[in-house]
Amino acid sequence: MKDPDFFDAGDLVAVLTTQPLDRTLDYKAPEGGCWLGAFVEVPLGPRKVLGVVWGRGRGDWDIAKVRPVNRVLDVAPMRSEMRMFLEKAASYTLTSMPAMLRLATRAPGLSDPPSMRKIYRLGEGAPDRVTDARTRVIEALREYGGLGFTLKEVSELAGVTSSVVKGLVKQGVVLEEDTPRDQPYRRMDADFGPKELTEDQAAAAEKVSAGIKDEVYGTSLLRGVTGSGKTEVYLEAVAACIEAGRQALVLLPEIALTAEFLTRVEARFGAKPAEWHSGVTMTERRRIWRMVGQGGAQVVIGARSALFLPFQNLGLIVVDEEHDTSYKQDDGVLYNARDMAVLRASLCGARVILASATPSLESWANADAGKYERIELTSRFGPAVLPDMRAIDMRVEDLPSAQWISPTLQSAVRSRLEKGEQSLLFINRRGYAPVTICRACGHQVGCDHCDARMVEHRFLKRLLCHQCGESKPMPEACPSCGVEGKLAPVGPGVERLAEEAQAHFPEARLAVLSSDLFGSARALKEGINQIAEGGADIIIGTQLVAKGHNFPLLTLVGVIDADLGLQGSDMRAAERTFQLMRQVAGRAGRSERKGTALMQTFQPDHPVIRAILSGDEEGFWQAEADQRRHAGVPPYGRMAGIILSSPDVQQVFDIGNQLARNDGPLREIGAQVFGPAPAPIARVRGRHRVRLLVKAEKSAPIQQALATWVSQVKPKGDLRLSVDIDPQSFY
DNA sequence: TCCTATTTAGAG
DNA sequence: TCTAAATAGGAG
Repeated sequence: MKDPDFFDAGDLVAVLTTQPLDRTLDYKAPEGGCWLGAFVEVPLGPRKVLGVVWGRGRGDWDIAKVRPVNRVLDVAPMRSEMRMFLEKAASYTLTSMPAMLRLATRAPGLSDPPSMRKIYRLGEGAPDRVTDARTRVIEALREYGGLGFTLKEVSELAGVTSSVVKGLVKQGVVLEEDTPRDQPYRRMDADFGPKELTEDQAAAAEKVSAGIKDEVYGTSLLRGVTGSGKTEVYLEAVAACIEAGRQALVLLPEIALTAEFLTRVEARFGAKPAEWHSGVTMTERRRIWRMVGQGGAQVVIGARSALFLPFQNLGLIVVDEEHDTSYKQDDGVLYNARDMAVLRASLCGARVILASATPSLESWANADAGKYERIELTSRFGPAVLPDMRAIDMRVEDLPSAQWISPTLQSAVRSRLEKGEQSLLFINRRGYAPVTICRACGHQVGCDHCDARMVEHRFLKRLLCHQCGESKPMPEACPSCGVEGKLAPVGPGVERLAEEAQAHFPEARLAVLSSDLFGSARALKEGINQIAEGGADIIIGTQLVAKGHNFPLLTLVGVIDADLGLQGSDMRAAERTFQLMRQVAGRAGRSERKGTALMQTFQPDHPVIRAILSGDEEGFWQAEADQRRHAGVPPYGRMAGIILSSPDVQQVFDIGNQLARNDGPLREIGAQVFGPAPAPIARVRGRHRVRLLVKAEKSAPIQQALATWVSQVKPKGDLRLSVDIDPQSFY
């Protein structure tokens, strides 16, 4: 019987290309035929483009005009579950298929044949003349050369020039062989360096590993306070995956942290896993993509885009710090990696572990509803206990203006200094001061391309726009009124806080941890290690410190402004403050010494602050959930944001109003439209942005309605329209 | 009327 | 997305 997945030469096939068309195009299968899912190069107009054989040809095009597929590329075909994943993800996020395909093919050199290189190994026979150099080459190859070396490696090892090796090749003493440049990753051993687990951890590990062998989908929400050993637990699931011969993917929110994590994985499994994020080289990217597709990579550690790698037998996806907002962002496509992980796993019978000390309300609700299995890690690993948490009521503190470290916090820091322990002062604002104001005219210095304020960075002696990255030298005179010497900083940033701390404690060694102060991930890691080993007495840090570093000497955390983010109408503000404060507090006393966390707040009675201090997480989530259920917002209702952007203000508002008026398709499903309103930052990089919000019931078929609604307007000129399903923040 | 800049349609 | 063809605009 004929294989329905194979097309003979000349058969019509539908090809999905990476070009933004809304349909597949018909081509004739090439000489030798092709498979469903095959990666192909097809002619499109005057060009050659990348595509995937998506199915049988549609046959709706003049057969005489159908062109043949140029060639089938030498990479593993796309599996049907991957095609289904792309289709479902596309219809969920309202993204075009070509855009999804581009996400799935983001590796260089896919259309090139696998690149080869020459390797050298020992052959038969003896050289005609035996020289010293020749003997060294033969010895080197005999001793270490089992797998073969490159020319450079052999000659360096033997201490000879490459011509000596070439001479031996000519005589057949050394063999020259072609081998693919992209080599498989070193095998990982599930039993290499097992960790001693507590009873609690072992039980959790067993639960999260269930089903991996049997290819059964399931999602677990793994909750554990800082230091409870979440990582050890999910590495056991990775071990189970390796054992079962399946592939594992671990998603991390912060690229800067992967280096530390990689060493941990290597210690556990005896080999480094593949590493995928925007910082890896092109060569490495190509190797990972190909190896993941051929099963030559067992474990991948990566950023969200690793979800679109061509895994052949994916058994586990771990989403570490699943509440982290960086999982939802645009790679051009707006998707939430946490949700897409669940989708992908459900299609290929894999297990998902969502790990967090402070889960997102969405995940909490899913676990509450029984969709996710809930696993709690309560006991902390080792002798450390949760820090003692207290609020500092800023209404009664005596603090001069332009200072932010209260007397109470100062004396707490002083007592750590005396005992030789570390303190951390946390403030979630980069730079010196968030606002620069002119004392003569009141002008606030803003970015020329965005409606955001420029932030002074004193280390750099520049003003930076945190929105678009634009920077300019710190001006002498006010850009508005021209008066000199009247520009003044307003409000605190890490740099300014460091200045204040240094004034209070001139003898203390200070370290500032902010993402913009380290040139590279490596420099950052080095800096962190130094601090952890006692290289500083006081650490001043931004959000960066909340993410998983371990400072054994740290016993005091002072949160400068616990109110940041509590006010404002962003529905997730409370949730985010709660998560951030819990995580920062978790830094204190991770080893034997008991830690203290002090939070400066003007609202010590605010429910969120009280929930943090009392440690009543369950109570906090319940209250948050009730509030959102009542308001009909996610996760108990559905929302979508539409962002229109264009250099022309008038145009964005016109189209926005036009959409708001013609809301028929939305009303049909009982959805409401709000807006248009200027987006949170109304101008970015010279483009004006307006936003519409759509709110619907949980069960409403929102994607379909949105698609018909949005298709009523045709974006002309430079106007761009993007639909954001489940937006993270809205006003 | 011709040349160039800008918009728009089409790709198999 | 990229290209080529269509069209609008501007100068001579």
